[in-house]
Amino acid sequence: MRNTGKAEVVKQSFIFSGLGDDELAELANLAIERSFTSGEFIFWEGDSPDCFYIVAEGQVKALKHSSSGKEFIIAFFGPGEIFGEVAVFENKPYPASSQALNETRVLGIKGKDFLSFLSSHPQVALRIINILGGRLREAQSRLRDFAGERVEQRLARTLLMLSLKLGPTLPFTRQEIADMAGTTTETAIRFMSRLRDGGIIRSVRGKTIILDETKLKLLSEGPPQV
Amino acid sequence: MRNTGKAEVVKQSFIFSGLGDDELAELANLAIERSFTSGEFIFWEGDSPDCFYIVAEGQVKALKHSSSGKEFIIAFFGPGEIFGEVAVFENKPYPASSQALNETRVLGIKGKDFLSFLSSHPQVALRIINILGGRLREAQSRLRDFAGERVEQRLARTLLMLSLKLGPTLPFTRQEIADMAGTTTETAIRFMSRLRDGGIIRSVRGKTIILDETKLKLLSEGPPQV
DNA sequence: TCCTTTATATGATTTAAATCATAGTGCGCC
DNA sequence: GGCGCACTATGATTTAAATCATATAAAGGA
Repeated sequence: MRNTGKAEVVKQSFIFSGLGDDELAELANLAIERSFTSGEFIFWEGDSPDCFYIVAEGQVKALKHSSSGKEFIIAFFGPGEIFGEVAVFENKPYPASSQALNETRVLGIKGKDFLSFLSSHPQVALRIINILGGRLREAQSRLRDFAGERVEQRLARTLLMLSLKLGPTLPFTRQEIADMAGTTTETAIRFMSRLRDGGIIRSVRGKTIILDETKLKLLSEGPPQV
Repeated sequence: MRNTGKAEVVKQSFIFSGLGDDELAELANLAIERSFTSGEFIFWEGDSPDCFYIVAEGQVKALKHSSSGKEFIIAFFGPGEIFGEVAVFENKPYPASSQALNETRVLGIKGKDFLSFLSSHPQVALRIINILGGRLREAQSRLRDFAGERVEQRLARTLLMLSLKLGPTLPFTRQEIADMAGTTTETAIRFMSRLRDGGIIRSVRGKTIILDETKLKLLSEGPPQV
């Protein structure tokens, strides 16, 4: 991949859209390309941060392990999205691990390089503030759900959130959905079987299609029967 | 409060420390002072954002309500800390309510004013990125805990987190601690009674003193008996 | 001062969800 | 093609924590 290719990737990402060609070229020069195969880890929670990353191709999941070893999925990132940036800005260990879900190419930009780039490009800093703000907002909503709502509602919200971000066809197993909603695989299967019976979703092995977003929303908001 | 007083407050806050006197004065000019009595709400979740705020004096809690009406406490803010900023940057409704815990003075700065100030002061933008990053990191850690750890561990972690931020004497009732850990008052009382019996904490009405941080850390990390 | 309110305490009961157990099913792989 | 593995499915049992129910004690207000 020549730098022109890198510049293309950078250009397509939200944080850098709107920059001029010379600035894109500057960023492309800073960027290092890395490739990962399905299942490979890009970094582990606790690693000291070297770079933050932009997804060029493929998908990445961010996850944390609880003390009992259970996996909790924080987010998925696709092309144009950045991850690992918090560690770089604070210069503290990565707060979560990141794993490639399929053949994935990413661009890494060194923290130091980027911080100096940032201080001369306030509009990029504002973009980052926007991204972080959005993620914080989402994390806090999920926190509230985890603290106060029951599993059914958390699952419904997880499905809704995913369909909002990815469209109605969700390429996840029940296991993964359970890990996102903070429940067990069995419970996720049981609940989603009921959703299937109610005509709210359809599913094939490893995939879930949301048929009735409205009903799902109802479920996510109130208890099933009041 | 004259603008010089406002400038003092602004100067003491992390995001603006390091600015020159002229910039501080500029900010002080933008700031509007508001006062609240104990229990008053500064804004409600869902309100459209007008300002973000800096605490000048007193304490503020940020909270969300679950669909069943249960209160969940997201954070406490003291002098020099900012809140409500995410709503302003994204120009979306406030994601949480904020309530004064005692006699409280805050400075409000209008979003528009501040965004233009920001774009000419990249170092302030970097500070905000730092603050948001820290909050995001914390929120994600809590998420993992809520999803995977049991109540005892969540409570232990909540106490640890508070003591890290506020010192060993925590001015909260069991009710408030329960609302932060996402459990019920009774469960918090039961668990904390055991902590008292184990010599880990001491408590008087409305206050909890942490005596043995090390034991608390052990509890927060592993199951009580393995 | 008494009376109300708020905080702490603890027992009994219920319930949601985890855990344990087992089995069928579609898929890739040797 | 058959073997094994990951995914889905469901039943039975256990358990953590919520809920319901009282009780005592300390603070605060009239």
